[in-house]
Amino acid sequence: MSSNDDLRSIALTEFARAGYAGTSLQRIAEIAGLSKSSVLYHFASKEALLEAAIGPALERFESIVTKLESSEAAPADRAAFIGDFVDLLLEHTAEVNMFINQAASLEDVLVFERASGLAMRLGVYFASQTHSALEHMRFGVALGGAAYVMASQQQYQINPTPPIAETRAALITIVTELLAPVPVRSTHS
Amino acid sequence: MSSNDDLRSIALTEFARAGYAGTSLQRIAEIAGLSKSSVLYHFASKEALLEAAIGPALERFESIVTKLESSEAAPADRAAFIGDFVDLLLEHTAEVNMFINQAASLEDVLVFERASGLAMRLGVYFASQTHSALEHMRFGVALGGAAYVMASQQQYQINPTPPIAETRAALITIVTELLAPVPVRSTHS
DNA sequence: GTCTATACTGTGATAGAC
DNA sequence: GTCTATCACAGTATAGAC
Repeated sequence: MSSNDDLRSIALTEFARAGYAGTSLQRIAEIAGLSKSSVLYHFASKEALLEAAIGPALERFESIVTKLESSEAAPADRAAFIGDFVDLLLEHTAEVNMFINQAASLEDVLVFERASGLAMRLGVYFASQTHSALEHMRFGVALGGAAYVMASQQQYQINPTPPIAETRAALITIVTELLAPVPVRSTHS
Repeated sequence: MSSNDDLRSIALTEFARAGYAGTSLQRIAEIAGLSKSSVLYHFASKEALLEAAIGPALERFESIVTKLESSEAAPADRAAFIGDFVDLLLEHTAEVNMFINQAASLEDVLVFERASGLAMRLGVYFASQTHSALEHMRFGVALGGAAYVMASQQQYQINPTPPIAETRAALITIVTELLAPVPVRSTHS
């Protein structure tokens, strides 16, 4: 069990850093101090390793989306979703990075189809909540932008890493502004 | 000259669609109706082909950033930048898609270092214009989010494609709201 | 300018010894 | 559970005929 978790962690880091296609089993094996064959003993294939690496984050994402879809669409529900979503971004930066940076090249990998499907369900939900193309675009910029910022921070290893509480507060403020039916942004600078 | 442009165009499309690492010279050659060797006659290497494919968009991006940096930082200058930036996104969707989706895996490719450097110059510029972490985050969400929305539209081949004028207007509105020192968003829904 | 043939390297994956 | 050895294949790139 311990080897499996080590490999999962190493694979996640490397896939996010150098890309799935750009990371060989050889490299993962070297970091783990194993041979390629031993890696393939624990995971039947490279794709199975990818699935194990990002699966947990996907399941959490799915539960957040499902919870939103089955809510009453009240303002409090939307606020809860924003908090959930931002926390997901903050706690799974590597997976977010992968989804932002490699969704295109991994579209035929089953586990990424699942991720894309969830993103589309989110888009469909927000589209059903509004009739304005401008509002719809706001949703895209808000969620995509927040995810992109987190991915960039992880990618360029910003040092010193900003306090996580501050990052969280700023993201929630901005996403809430963009998704709110009415403006909430303060007049003070 | 004609073959070069054909190959450039094919390479750009495929690199954006399946990823740089996921696109072989063989595939590009097949689409062009040539052999691998003939492709390598026109471009010395795969990386040279990538450079030729995204170079023009990069030069335009660089000129936009340079223009912003050397401006008076007046509101009109920022508005002009936003228009320039959104137009860049709209007219080079494939290149934007590549930068959003593959920046991580191509960080060691020289032409992508250039792109990342430009993005960082933009971040440095905006950081110099504000002292608030929240404002800085707004910049990231605005520019990253706008780029992400365009990349997604290109990636999933949204049909029917929204009218470009409408997309442009929506993006400019949203980015302007996020970057404006004072709120400009209307109270009407 | 395009081709075939080839060199060389690295890939994911399997077989079988220990 | 880990290893070495090997496989079949695809990758980029080069050489040389036409």
